[in-house]
Amino acid sequence: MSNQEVGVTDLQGAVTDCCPRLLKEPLEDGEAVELARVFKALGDPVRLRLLSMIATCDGDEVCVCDLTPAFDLSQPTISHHLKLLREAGLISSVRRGTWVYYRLIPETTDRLAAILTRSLKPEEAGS
Amino acid sequence: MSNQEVGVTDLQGAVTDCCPRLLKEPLEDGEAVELARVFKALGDPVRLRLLSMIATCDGDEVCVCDLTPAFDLSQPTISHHLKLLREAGLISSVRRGTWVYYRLIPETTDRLAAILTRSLKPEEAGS
DNA sequence: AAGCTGTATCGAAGTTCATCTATGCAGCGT
DNA sequence: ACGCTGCATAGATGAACTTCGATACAGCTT
Repeated sequence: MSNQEVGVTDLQGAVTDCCPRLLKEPLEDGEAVELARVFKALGDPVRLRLLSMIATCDGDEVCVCDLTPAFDLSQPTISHHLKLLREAGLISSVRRGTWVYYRLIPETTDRLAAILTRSLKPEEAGS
Repeated sequence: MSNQEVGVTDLQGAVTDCCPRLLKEPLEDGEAVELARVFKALGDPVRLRLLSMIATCDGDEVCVCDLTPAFDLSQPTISHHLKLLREAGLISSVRRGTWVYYRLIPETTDRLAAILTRSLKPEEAGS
């Protein structure tokens, strides 16, 4: 439960650290900056739909050429959003011949889910 | 510029809907817009730290007067960030006398966690 | 080699955002 | 009633973001 492709960024630090915080102990400044970058990547409707399409496609790869026509946006714009998702560590890309395929990095969404999950901590029940 | 008064917000629609999507089926446009607003609220280091402080305090309420001094920002700026978190449905506020207290709305973070959780789909066993 | 197609990068334009100071409002104490 | 303190709102400013068209790059195909 430790190693994974870190790909383009380092910001998975805050996400992959031993234990999720946020709802358990006060986030430190550095952690907050890293985490915010991931959430910011999710903070756009286009990117959310892209991520959703990538996560839910048949097989676990999608060709950019299948993503782009689903939006009313230019190809460079889609490319830009994919780049942000990639830099956030949410997806990875592979070029195969002419086409580029994107796939979800489930470890990252798993970490986010964990961070947002409040484990009913005993201390809380106490006092 | 004019529709700021959403009350505490309606965007829980996408979050509270019957079943989380995102990683399970392609997000529709409207859902993506609502969800993005919540993630966007989390996409700032100051707001993440605020949320974390609110979520992890003793008791489950924090006075604004305890939050503000923790940052190197003006009081109006903190107030603004708290407002965004509130409009995203992540926290709620109560005025008691002179002071205003904020508390986490755990249902919202729960929904986000669920949305980011992939139910191990059968196809996955194969790969 | 030359041309074609798919994708990424560049630079510009308009919009949104984070932050500040100044100000308003609410409740408390004298 | 008056002033003080805590918090919110208003307006301004500079930075960041989204989007575009133009262009560069990569890999086929002929």
